[in-house]
Amino acid sequence: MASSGGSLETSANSHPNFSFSSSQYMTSSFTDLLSGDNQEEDRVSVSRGLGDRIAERTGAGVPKFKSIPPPLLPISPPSASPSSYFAIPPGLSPAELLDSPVLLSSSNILPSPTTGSFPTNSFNWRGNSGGFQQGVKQEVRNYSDFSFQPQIRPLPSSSLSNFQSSKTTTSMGGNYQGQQQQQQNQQQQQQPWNFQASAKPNGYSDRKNVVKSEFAPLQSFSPEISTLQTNTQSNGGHQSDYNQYTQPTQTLREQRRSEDGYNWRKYGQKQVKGSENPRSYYKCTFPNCPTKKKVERSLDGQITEIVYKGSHNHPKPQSTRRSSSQSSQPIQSSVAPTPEVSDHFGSTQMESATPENSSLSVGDDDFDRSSQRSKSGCDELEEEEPEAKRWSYYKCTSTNCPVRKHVERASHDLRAVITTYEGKHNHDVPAARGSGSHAVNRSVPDHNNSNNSNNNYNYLAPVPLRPIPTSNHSDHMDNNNNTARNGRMSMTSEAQAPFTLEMLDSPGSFGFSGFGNSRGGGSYMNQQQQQQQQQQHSDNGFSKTKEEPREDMFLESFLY
DNA sequence: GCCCTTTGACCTGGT
DNA sequence: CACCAGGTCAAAGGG
Repeated sequence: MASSGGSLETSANSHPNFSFSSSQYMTSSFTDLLSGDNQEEDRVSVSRGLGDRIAERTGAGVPKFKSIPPPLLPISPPSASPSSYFAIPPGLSPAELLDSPVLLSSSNILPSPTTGSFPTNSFNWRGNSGGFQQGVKQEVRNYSDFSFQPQIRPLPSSSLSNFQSSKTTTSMGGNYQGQQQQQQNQQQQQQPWNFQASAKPNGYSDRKNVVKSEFAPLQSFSPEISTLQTNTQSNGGHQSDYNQYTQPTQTLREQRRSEDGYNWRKYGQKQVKGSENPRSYYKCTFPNCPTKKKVERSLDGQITEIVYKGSHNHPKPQSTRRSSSQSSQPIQSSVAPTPEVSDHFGSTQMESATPENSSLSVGDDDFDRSSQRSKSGCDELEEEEPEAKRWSYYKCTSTNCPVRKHVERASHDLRAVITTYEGKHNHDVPAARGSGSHAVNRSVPDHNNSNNSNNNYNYLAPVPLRPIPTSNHSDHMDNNNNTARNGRMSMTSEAQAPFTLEMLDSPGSFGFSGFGNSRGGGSYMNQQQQQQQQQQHSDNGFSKTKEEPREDMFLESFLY
């Protein structure tokens, strides 16, 4: 039975009795979140609460993860009952959660992958996100001002600057290995397994984890084109495949649509010079809709790049699937269901970048919105999805490990994050970077490690979600106090003591790898805090964390 | 018959 | 103007 769980990043303050020192455990990196961001794909009906979704996921023991972008996250400020979003199943103790892959560890401070929340996982959550972000050209453009960008990618080559440059190709495999190496060096404890990249180094290098920037500098908002770079997954698995996997009865037509909710007709295919991958041209089948997209696929059929041109002038077509019981399930998966997916560094990124109009498919469209945003800018963006949530998906990079996690973040409070795990790790937890010594000593900012996500497992983020615009962060900053209360909603099970996500953080990790060091060369958590947390942790197993200081520091780290 | 993919030919823009 | 490459058209074929 696969275990799944969801964690809601909440304010530790809310439940002093039961809060963990997240920082101690938090290890997810920005990169992870940022890059991870978005893939579209799954959508759950808006009306459904997160709790419902979680229940579904956890229910029956059958993993229902479908890497589709989750529906809007109705995370609301404290007013909303946290329990509705997250509840620990009876009989499941927090301690169990800690051992469970399900545990989420998002740290309070983590920015969501999609929005640029701050992942604190220091471990090896795979940052395909980096690739992903790069992949999402539009995203980048729209959020060029995103202050976290530098950390987005562990790999130097993948930095935004590269992203902006036209046709920048990054060998993620190589970089990744390098990154891993660093991580290993830093890891003081267990480090049993490596990234798949090592397993299939060549494959990666050959693949296009490339960022072909067709656009001008990030600052420019191209109204017409939104590009979504995609990394190829091993599975051959494309969303369609995944859909089939999850929904055998789905018709071909539905599958086609499933990619981004719109209907496309292929009108041409060309072999593009300079690339061995054929490029397919699609038009939106909706009458008079000018939207087109180019899809580049690798030889094995995996999508390597998607470029959208134009915007839909119509709502997303209604999908029968969505209306059905399956509607709550992800339509597309950024991550192939099979373990193989993890083998490829770049995850399959979802294609999607169409305006989101359908009330039914909320989740799917971080990209869609982003494309719209590209036209109108961030301001409209905010208006478009006031309640929007951002998702990013991650997949454990361990070969054959089916575990996936996705992070859902409330738009109103970037720190309010729900991390949901799907499946159970079939391997040991990789050694955490610097584990055992709590990130205290990293004097140099390690962006490369930023990919690591919570709980020490390495995850691949197939779908980069859009990073949070700086403006959001600003707001976030402004509302820092509020977020502490609101954003970090403590998740309370009706029957159980409330606890914060921080509790879920895996022990081996330490906080904020990557950006934590941005200032003063120290880890995000100061030593004192770490010690305190450590102490607390050792005493209780669950420690109460002083979050506010950390948050402040954390935020500051971005400001400077 | 509808809708889609395939695929070679054609068109267009840049050099 | 020729060449090249990307993009598009449209007939043919399949489910």
